Amino acid sequence: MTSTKKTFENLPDEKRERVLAEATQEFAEHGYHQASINRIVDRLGIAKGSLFKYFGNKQGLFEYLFGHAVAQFKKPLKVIRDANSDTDFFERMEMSLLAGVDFITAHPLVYRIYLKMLFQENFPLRDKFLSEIRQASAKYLRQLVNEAMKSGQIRADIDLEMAIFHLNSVMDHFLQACAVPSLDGGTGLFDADRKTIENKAHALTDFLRHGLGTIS
Amino acid sequence: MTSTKKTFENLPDEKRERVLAEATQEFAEHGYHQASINRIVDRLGIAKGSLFKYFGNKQGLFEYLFGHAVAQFKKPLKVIRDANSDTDFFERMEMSLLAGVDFITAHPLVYRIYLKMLFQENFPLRDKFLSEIRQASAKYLRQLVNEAMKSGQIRADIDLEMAIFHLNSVMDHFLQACAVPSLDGGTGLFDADRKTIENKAHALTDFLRHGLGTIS
Amino acid sequence: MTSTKKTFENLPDEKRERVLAEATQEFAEHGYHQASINRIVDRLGIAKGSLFKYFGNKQGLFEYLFGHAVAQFKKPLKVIRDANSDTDFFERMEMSLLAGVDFITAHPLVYRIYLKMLFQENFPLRDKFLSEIRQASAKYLRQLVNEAMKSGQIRADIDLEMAIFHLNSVMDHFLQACAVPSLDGGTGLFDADRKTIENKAHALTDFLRHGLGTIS
Amino acid sequence: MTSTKKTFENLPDEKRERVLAEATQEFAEHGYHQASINRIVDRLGIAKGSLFKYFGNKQGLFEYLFGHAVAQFKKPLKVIRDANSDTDFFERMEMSLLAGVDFITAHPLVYRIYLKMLFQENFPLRDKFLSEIRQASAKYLRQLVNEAMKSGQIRADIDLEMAIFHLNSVMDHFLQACAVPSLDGGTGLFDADRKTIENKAHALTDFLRHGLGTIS
DNA sequence: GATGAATGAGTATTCATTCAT
DNA sequence: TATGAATGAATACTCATTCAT
Repeated sequence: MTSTKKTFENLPDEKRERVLAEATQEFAEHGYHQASINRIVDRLGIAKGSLFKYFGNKQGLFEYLFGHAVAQFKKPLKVIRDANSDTDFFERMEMSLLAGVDFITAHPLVYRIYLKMLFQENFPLRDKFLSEIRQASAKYLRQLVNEAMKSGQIRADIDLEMAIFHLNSVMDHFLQACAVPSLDGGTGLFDADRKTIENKAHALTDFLRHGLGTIS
Repeated sequence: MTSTKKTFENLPDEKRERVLAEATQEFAEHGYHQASINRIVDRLGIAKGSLFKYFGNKQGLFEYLFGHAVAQFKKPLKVIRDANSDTDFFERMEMSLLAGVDFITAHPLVYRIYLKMLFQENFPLRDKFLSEIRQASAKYLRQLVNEAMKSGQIRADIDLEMAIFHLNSVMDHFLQACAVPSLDGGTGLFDADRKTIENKAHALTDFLRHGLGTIS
Repeated sequence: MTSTKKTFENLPDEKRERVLAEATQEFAEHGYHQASINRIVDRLGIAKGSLFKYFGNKQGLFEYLFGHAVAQFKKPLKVIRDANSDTDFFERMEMSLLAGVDFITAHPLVYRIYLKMLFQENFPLRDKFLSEIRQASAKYLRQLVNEAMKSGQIRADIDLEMAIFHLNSVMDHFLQACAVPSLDGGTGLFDADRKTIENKAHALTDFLRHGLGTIS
Repeated sequence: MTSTKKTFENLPDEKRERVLAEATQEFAEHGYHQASINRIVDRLGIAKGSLFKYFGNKQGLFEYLFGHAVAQFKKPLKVIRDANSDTDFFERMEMSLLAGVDFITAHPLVYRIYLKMLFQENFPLRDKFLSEIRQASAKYLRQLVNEAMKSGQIRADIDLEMAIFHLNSVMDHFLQACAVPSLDGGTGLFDADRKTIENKAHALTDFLRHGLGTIS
């Protein structure tokens, strides 16, 4: 009774990583349904049967692969959240933006998969993964905003939920503009170098500070 | 002259609409590539050849269908934009949000297709349609913000591009939250009644007024 | 009881000719089975039903069209054959070659159809048409060779059937080399101007004279 | 590595040959475009997917099949060409004719495919294969004629290119007459037994000897 | 544990032909 | 007489999955 993934995890590191890399590439390019197991094994040069031994089926492969990516995504959030809480809230927002940029720069393919998943309702495990990600993001933002309100860095008359909704919107769009050519809407974020992106992130944070902050 | 769309446009209204409705449904549910011409004609109870007579091919069908929807989407924007320009800017933003809500309420399937198209790079005609939509939106928002700045309704120190980026982000997320269950992130917008949505739109507009407006 | 082609023959000349021209083009380009009635009517801008009214079905159209062409092909043969019989045999061969060249220059599409038909066993009416053509050719050549032998222009020791076979082979190849690029085998006959072709025809005839003739 | 032909070549001999035989039959009967993969797999009793696994696509199947045949065709040419060069030229022509007859007797279906390809311009790989075949033939004939001229077996006043064109014409027609019923034009070569064909080949060679040879 | 041959329902698209208007 | 909408079987090709070796 060899449980599905056991065989895969016993593989030599190098092979294991090649398999995941190739599969991630395929899902990033084609989404779930258009991704082709045939193409994956052809490029890998391994037998089709092997992949099915490792992961049971297409969905098993995707779940393994994307689950790992989500786990990796959550780590940096925690770091910033746990940083000294009297750091300036808007600086932390800026750090968050850049942490997001770092993630999608390091894992552009994973981010592409995530974006496809957003509105592709029949992506398998979509609900599970999306709610996991959103929960992490919301929990993170809520804590930040909370602390900032307590320490008087955000105007008291601001509605908490609205602020979170707002920040979420802005962060999402910022990252999408960095990653998807047709979505940067003239902001010039796509394909920009790190320095340019840092400047934009700073400008955006400043803008938020004016809108939400207590400084006049 | 058996040229593609002519045949379709000669059809009795009722049939023409059934065809479009069924096809829109299919694309909304499955996106472009997973949409199945077979399923469409089966549900319609017409011959496969007929559909190809009407639209030439799958892409022709999609183009016809989505092109019409985009045209319909642009109309209300123009109306609001051309409204008396000394109407309060934030009121107009609120109207815009609600116009958007009206559109996605009237054409939820089209909006689902649009959302899928956003990150599905190989959606055919994606670039054409997206740029058309974005152009219409940006032109619209830019004019509104411009007028609001001139008439002193928006703080003079606000960066124009940032403001547009911002408003765009917020409007998009608001509409998405209205339309996609897993994206409303606790705002309770999905499946809410019109009244609730109006309240939320009002609250959001108020929030924007505090951030961007000149009133203190 | 409107017999098939009656309707067609009542059409105005111009239209009738356009129909035949367009159909000939299609058959020449694609052979019989790959020829598409759809494409023909689309290019003509007439209703599909009309074509079927005129000719009953695809085969009827082809039969009508190619039958006419064959009739036209036979005419010049007769002229040369009936020319004064004491004309030099080899000169008459040369005239025949050039008459053939004239025909395929005037009706290149018909010749292309004929060539396709040669080895496409399931070309409809193939046997009927081919035997008609071959019979005309053979009858023609046999008479020429016969007269030439009687008048002592061809060596007496030549076998009649062999000579006919021979001349047929050579004439066929010559015309094919004029009409089909990849078959001219370096002779440069394809796309050559009339003058060049006349020279080649003359050279070939001379060659035949040496092989078959009585002059030393 | 699931790369196309590998799978096929690993098949048991018997099956491999059945597949090729059935496919060759189909192409011989219907040409390329009218040949049906469906029919082939139905007759073979194998899954459609299998055939595509073996050859990638229809063209791949055809290329494999016809490419092999062309290779086999070239072999006997070489043997005769390399035979002792002071063998009588006209005897070698006779041997060539019979070698050709042997080939089309052994591979009648391949020869039928070849004939169809001749005038079917959109036969895939037509140019590649035809030029390969023509090159082999021309090279072969040129060498033979050359040697025959040097050793004085052919009259010196004969034009080399004309002679080759001539011999090519005659050989082609001879083989066609052996293989295609409607093309034997009363020579009775089609379906004749080997003995009859040998006699005809001998007669034809004799005829050529009279036309081209130096003996009186 | 790995292989890779086999499967067959699935895909979009084309076609000649019919027939009510 | 002309039209052109409807048909449905045909086409080449892809796919995730199974299983004997």
